[in-house]
Amino acid sequence: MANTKKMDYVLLGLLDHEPMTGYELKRRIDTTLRFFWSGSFGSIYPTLNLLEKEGKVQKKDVSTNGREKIAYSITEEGRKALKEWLALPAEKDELRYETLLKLFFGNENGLEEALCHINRFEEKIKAELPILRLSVTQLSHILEEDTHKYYYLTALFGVKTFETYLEWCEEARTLIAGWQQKDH
Amino acid sequence: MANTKKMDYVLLGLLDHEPMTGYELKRRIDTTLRFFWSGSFGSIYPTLNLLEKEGKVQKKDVSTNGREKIAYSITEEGRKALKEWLALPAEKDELRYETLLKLFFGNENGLEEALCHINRFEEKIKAELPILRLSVTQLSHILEEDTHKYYYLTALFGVKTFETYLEWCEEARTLIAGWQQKDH
DNA sequence: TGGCTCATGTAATCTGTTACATGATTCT
DNA sequence: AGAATCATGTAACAGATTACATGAGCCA
Repeated sequence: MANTKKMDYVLLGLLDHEPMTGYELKRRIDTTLRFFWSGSFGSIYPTLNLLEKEGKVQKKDVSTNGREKIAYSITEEGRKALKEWLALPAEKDELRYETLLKLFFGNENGLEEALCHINRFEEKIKAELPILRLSVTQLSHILEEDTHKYYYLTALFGVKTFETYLEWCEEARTLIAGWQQKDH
Repeated sequence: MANTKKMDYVLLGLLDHEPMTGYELKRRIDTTLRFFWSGSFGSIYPTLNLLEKEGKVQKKDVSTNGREKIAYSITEEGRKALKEWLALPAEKDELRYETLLKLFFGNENGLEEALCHINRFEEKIKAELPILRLSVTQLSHILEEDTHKYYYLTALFGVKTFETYLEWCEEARTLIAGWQQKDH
């Protein structure tokens, strides 16, 4: 994608909270940002090295025994860059739902198959929702801490949209059942 | 993105409904699939030529006067490929919301700015919702036509999630207002 | 001892966007 | 006459994933 790169800011944003290794950053992305962002090692590590060259993060070797480990922390310059980007309006919010694509063209294979796609989608959402709900609950108790307010708002977004997805699954199933009955 | 290419199937799916030119396909993507998919000319035209080489679509020159115009129609082979792909489970449903990213890291710049991001997001959604609502209403009257059932299900998804986005905007604003008062 | 997790990184490859190039028609 | 839209396409480039390469520590 020849789109403006956002990995820089994802990493700076996470490091703004606390210093971390690339491996920990990856895990953070896969857990906390999971429902609205993603990223692979193949883009995390090179970006970290780039940010270091630009003076936006600082490396620190924290290897334990023989195990290589590099902790990164944000610099003043990095914080400045992050602040500037945050102040800019979001360029693009993007949904790329393959499930919807398959459903949209579903006529080719019929209602039964559409139902399968909906059920699979529902299962995925149902698997993720408890984790999201838990973080909303946990965060709601510690909102005095300023950063938690922002985490809470995003987690709330996740819970609400995921709950709507499930409602839609129900509704879609009911509609399909009705249509199937009519076809005798 | 080194992700499995889906443009092939997007085009095949659209052409399965009726023959179209590349230009019309682009417009169709930008209107009907708008809220869950996107694509540029730079990927549409090359993909069409590739699909033709693979025998999945057929070209037909339908130039009017001096204006070049190439209509594409799906072939049996193309339909077969589409069917097969449709039967496969969706690999990846992806949300990439820059707004949420900026909100998540929002502590760096404060509540006032978070509010701006939420308001801008709300405006975008409010601008799109009427079109989505209209297509749900229109489709609901012509559900006898089989293809419309599938369009209806996806449009319904769009309306429901977009409405939830707006609810979240309201809620987020209320929460922020409360927090701002406390900070007096 | 074998497998999983921790840990860092590179290279090949893919997909997609942006910007450019070109030209006709239609609307005002 | 000029602007917007219709219409097709290419080339440069960007951003990301996947698979590979390497190796240590920990647990059963």
